[in-house]
Amino acid sequence: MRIGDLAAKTGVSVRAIRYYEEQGLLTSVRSPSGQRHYTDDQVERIAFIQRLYTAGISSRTIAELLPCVESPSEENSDAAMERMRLERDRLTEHIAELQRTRDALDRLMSVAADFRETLAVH
Amino acid sequence: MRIGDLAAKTGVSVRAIRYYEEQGLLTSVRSPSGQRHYTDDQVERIAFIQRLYTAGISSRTIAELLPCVESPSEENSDAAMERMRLERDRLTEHIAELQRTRDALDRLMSVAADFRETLAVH
DNA sequence: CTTGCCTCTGACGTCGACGTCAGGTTTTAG
DNA sequence: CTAAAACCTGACGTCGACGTCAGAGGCAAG
Repeated sequence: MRIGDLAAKTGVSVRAIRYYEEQGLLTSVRSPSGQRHYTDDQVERIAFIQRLYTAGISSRTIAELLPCVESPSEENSDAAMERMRLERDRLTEHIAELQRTRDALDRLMSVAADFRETLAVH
Repeated sequence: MRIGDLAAKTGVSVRAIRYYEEQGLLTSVRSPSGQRHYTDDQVERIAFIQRLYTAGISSRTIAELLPCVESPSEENSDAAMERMRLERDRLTEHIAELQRTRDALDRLMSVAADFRETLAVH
């Protein structure tokens, strides 16, 4: 599969895929002419990368987590496990914060709705 | 209260407060010499602004929501209510996505932990 | 064999939420 | 009264995840 096909299957841009490789998040096999070729599992990998991005995790941090996905060896597991616990906890805290914000928005909407009702009475 | 005091009470920088005013998220009363002065409720307002920022909402969108906080009138409520519903739904979807990412991380950690146990056996 | 699409490598542009610096005024503490 | 600290208005710098453009080469179809 060439880069355009991978882009189509994942929904991310060609530029983004090259950027991921540049950041060490993705590897590719090059044809003699230098064109990138990918296997089907790269599709899932990009989906996972996107998940982590939308979770607010930076390229650098993702690069520290992903080796643990591919080859869970002794070297990477010590530091990476800690890293994952950290990011997991950060995510948990962030989710809680978002829920509080959502609740605040809900209360705000409720107040506004009440106000409109009192207007409708008149 | 002057801008430095407000910054201290909210934990955001003086620069950020000026930026919020520039974006129309915050107003201030000016002293004859031009210095900004604030009331105590501005502290809560900044806290709310921060909540919305960390929820991934942009200045422009926040500016469209905040009038609804201050003065729920007829003019702003029609468009702003829709805007709030939209952002609330976006938030709900985002929270769900983050929870899926968190679950994925948990599974990953579980796999890695299992792997380390099989290592420990040998 | 050529035409048109895909791909390559730089390299500069963008956008949002500020940080930071310059150069000047104002307020406060001693 | 003076010096330090806080404040003011521009205006340029930053950082991350790409978008976009230039210029050149690669590949399948007619």
